[in-house]
Amino acid sequence: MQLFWVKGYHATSMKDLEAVLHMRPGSIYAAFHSKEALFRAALDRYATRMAGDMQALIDNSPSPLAALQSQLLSLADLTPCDRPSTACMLVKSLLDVPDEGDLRRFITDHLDRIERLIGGALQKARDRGELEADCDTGRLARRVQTYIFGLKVQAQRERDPQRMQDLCADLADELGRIAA
Amino acid sequence: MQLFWVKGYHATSMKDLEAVLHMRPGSIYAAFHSKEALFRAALDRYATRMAGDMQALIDNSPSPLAALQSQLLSLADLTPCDRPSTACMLVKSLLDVPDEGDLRRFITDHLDRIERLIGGALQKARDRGELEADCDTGRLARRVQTYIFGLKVQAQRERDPQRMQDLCADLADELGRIAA
DNA sequence: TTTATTCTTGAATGATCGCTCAAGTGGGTA
DNA sequence: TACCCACTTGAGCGATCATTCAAGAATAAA
Repeated sequence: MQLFWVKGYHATSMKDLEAVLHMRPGSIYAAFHSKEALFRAALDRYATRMAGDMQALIDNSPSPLAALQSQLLSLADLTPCDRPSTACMLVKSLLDVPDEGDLRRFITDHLDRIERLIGGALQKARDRGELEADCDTGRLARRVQTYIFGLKVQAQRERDPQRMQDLCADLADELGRIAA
Repeated sequence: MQLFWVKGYHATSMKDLEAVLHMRPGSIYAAFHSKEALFRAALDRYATRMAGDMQALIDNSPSPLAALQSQLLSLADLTPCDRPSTACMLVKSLLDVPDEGDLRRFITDHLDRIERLIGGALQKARDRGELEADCDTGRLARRVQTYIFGLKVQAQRERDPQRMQDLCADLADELGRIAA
């Protein structure tokens, strides 16, 4: 997963995978059907973990809106040290994969799931009175996800931690301003 | 350029390039030094055009801020018909290229240039009184560029034109709200 | 027309790609 | 010990990768 995450699908060779998996080609093809299927499994693991983490953050926070805000703020310290890549594997793969095909649908399905997850949190926030009653939570969810996409791309190039923190703070504040 | 734009660096083969360029390998390697150099030339053309278009939009608009807003709104109709890809070639390449190396620096330099371009427009807007006098235009520029990044990723997966328009409108409005 | 020069050609290069499969290995059962 | 079965091995498959270069075509100068 980490190898695909860092190098991307096309740039990762079976030889690379053999090295990190400590497996010979035969075993890999016995366990997984093909390189693409292995990639799919890696993507699935990534997306499931990511969605799980986000869900946990929302569930454990007293305020769903504050959870989303801290999610945005957490993108500030995507240092290349603790994570294999600062970029989102789903976004990276979305841009790397042909416009049509199973793999593309697989990726967009996962992104849709995360969008609904954000939307659920926003609904909860609306129910708690943190958002106005007539707020279109689905539409707002797409906006929040757009912020996350943008921030993760920025994280890939921004070298100044302070600037990154400021940027995340700006977007988190922005989300708070919608609530007020 | 269009081929690299659509398929990405790794997924584009010399054979593909030979076909669209109507050139045989020898001629390609005589004109350009290598596949990477050709890719770099394509990226350069893309970035220069993109920056030129944006600059023209800013210069031809009475209000620099309105120009940036219409830039955001224009991302709504990134239909796959008129453009080879809805994604930004620079962002796509940023995620596709290894973390270190000349190519990476080449890409980030272009992104920095566009960031400064946005920053320049915001300064002009501030001078015209469209923004508060104490507004940090550099910081705001990074925010606007983050919006653009996010929107271009969304454009890659969103199939519903209305949703895409709503999303762009939300972010354009948001930029207007900062001005007020 | 002859000569010099530049550009084009495409077969061929070695490397690497994703992938296969016959042979080998090791643990469990009788 | 003898047999079985699940799993692993790695040499090797054809295809394709980026790249090269000697030979030919085209163009310009003499």
